[in-house]
Amino acid sequence: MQAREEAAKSFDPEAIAPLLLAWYDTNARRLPWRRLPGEERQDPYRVWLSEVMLQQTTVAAVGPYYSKFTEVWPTVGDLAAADDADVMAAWAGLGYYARARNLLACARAVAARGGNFPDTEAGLRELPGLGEYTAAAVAAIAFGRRAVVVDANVERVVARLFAIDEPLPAGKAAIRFAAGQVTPEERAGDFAQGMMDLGATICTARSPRCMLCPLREGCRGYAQGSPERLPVKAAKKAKPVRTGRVYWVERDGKVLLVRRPGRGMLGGMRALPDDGWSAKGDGADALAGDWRAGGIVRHGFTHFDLELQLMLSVQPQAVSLPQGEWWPVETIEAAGLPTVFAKAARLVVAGRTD
DNA sequence: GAAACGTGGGT
DNA sequence: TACCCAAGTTT
Repeated sequence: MQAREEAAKSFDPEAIAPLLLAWYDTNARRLPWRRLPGEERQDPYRVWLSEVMLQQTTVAAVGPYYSKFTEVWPTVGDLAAADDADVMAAWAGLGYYARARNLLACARAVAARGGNFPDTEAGLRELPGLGEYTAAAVAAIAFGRRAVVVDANVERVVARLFAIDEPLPAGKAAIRFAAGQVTPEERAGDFAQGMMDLGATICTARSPRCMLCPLREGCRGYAQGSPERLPVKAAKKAKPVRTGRVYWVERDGKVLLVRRPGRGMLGGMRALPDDGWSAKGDGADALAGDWRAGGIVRHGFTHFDLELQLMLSVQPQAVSLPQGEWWPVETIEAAGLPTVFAKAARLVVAGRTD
């Protein structure tokens, strides 16, 4: 496009990688899943695990989950042999639960081929849960392959560097092309991680710290002024508010938990029984029985906000109940409930001690 | 291409 | 408070 051609004239794309790598060598964040200085290469299992956890998720949120997973399942074979329920429970709270389902499917696929991950981008791309980004990232970081790694950080840095102002997501093609022009043949993994660190610490979304940026001199967005306006994004739709009921049925110190269907919202997770609320509509399938109100649980999902009426059983023996498991209330925090249900459980428990 | 799919933190 | 955002993938 026009902007790209103009940008190409303003500086040599091949000059970017050396500057970025030199910056990375002294400014890299120390993260648990990164190889330490001096180490040859990181374990592909750990690179893959961290990359899946980091999809749409902050570094701070991933930390404790990464520690737990690597402690309990040190190898991909260990993870492949785990019970589904244990893995889903360990993922609870991290969100986007399809990632956990795909994580297990991927671990088992890798175990079935001898425990070794494919060492090419194309081979990795075939595995469950590895899309364009993750396949490129693992190929580059774990196997030293030259791959064009484009995440939201790289998109932002490159959009500014080349002053690409075509709104996302349509503008992704131009950004990817430009990213390919600045990606080096050697050290593509370090380059990718350096670009992500730059995006996370210097070239941030709101208030970029351009005075600290190693790429400032060649940055067309900086030269134009207002680099923070890039990348341009399409307007977002308003979120609807949905309502429903969530049920707390307790007998002898144990509460009834169900297992949600394998696909869709919170798929495969333990949960409290509910009345069938979804992104599409309010709950309509009320559980028969005598109930009393236990308060309101509010929770925001990506594409809708939810208001749940907490229903407490008055005569639990008389309620017609769905199939499930009776879980000790004392250890409810260890059940691996998604946050919306964990909130409901905390509301019940807090109501007793206050 | 658009929609579905979680959550916690920053401003 | 309300909105934006984060190492995206799947359908």
